[in-house]
Amino acid sequence: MPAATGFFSRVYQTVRRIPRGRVATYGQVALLAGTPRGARAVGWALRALRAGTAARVPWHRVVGAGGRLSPRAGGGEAIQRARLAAEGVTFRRGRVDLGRHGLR
DNA sequence: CAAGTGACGTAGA
DNA sequence: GTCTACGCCACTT
Repeated sequence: MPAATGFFSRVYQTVRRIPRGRVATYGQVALLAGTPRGARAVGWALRALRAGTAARVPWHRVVGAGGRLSPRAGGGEAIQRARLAAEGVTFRRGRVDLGRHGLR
């Protein structure tokens, strides 16, 4: 099992402080985590969560650029969309309305 | 140490 | 607006 390095922990902490009903993009999380161009690395960290990490992180609040959901395996996209909708996040034609819920 | 992989981002067609 | 190509980072083998 991959040990959560400082980078991963940083990403988790960043995602965890995202308020309910609001979403952040991978690039935004990467920037706050300390890696402006590490959007991909952020996805790696969140992917590790689903693998078995016990850290409860609202990964569903992390979306791609423009509020787009990533087409990851398992069809979790629908789960993420449903969870966000349950928190009051509005969608527009499949994209999260970052203008209303984006971290800005 | 080098190569491969992946829940991304931006730019170009 | 959509798709494709390249670059970015970190982790695994």
